[in-house]
Amino acid sequence: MTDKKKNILAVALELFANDGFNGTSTSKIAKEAGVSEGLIFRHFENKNGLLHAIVQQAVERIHILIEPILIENEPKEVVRKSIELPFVVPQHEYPFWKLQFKLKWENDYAGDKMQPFIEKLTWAFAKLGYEQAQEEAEVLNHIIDSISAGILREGRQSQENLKEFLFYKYDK
Amino acid sequence: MTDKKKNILAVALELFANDGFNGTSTSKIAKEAGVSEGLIFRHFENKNGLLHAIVQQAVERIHILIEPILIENEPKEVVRKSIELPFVVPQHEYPFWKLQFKLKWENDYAGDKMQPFIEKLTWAFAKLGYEQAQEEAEVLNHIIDSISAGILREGRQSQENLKEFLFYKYDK
DNA sequence: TAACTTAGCGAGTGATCACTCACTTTCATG
DNA sequence: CATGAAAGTGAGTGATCACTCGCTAAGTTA
Repeated sequence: MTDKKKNILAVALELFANDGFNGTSTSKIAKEAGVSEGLIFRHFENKNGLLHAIVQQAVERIHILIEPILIENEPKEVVRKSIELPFVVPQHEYPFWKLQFKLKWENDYAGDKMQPFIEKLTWAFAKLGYEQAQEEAEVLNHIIDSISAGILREGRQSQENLKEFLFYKYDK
Repeated sequence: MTDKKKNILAVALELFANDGFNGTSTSKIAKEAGVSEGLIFRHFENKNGLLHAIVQQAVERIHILIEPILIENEPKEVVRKSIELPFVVPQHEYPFWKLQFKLKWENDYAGDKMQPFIEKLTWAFAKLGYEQAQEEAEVLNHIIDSISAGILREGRQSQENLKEFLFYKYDK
């Protein structure tokens, strides 16, 4: 992977996350990345291919984030780490995740990459003696989803108070 | 309000919700609405004005939805109706709300129109003796937010099981 | 070093974009 | 019925869009 190709990917990610896919022109990407416009199409065939290359990383990035939860075998720790999930995302990855959350609203979006996570949560709640582990897991997943969105839009600090509250609430 | 103007608004709403603002051309709106393209600009000045006219309705529509909750003075009923909120949205309004959820990710989005709702929820939880009413309200609001998104993307039935579960969970 | 592949450039291309404008039709009111 | 305003048209407009192509520069391998 050449430097220029990396530049294109990084700039495109930033612009797609901020201005949307249709709101970002290939000429603007080229200009900000310091490359010729033609190079984008040499490397990625077309604009959709560029988006695809970016989205490709989603699966691995999600896996990196949730792997510590998946291999955890202490139920209480599973719940605790799940609550912590939105807060451990590195700040420099925010544009990437912002784009992912945006893409959820595109018609041809694949989802749901969080399924293994939900299953692990269900397992944890069952172990902890919750009566409806499945629903409990889905609800906590909703909370995590919406908190993540809040963080990506308004910053980590806007949701910080909820972290401690959820620790307390799910620890009883 | 003339019929053609209504047509433009209805078609634009549908297309904006499905294909996004930048993904929808004024010529396509005109064609599907059965009007000349020039009429759009006579009525709404420019494409942004058209979007603005649609978004304008958001405040009133939100108010219609949450008013029954705001005037309720039985705390338990406030919580119950809040949980029910995502499920009482009329199906024909889905495109409208889908667009609203999409617009949350635009940079110049105003939000947060749900503040009075959160305050009422906080009041209800306080009345019910919850120790941290504020956080409790914020968490339930997150749940409702994410469930709503799930309904708009995958249909009401995909979240139906959570409704009863939440009734049960918040009734104890 | 010769031959070949990949990286990179930048001036095009037709299509489509949001928007304008001169014009006609419809409609309300005295 | 006359008149003026509002509604509606559709052929333009320049700008910008995603994308192409002929070319050169840089690396790689025999």
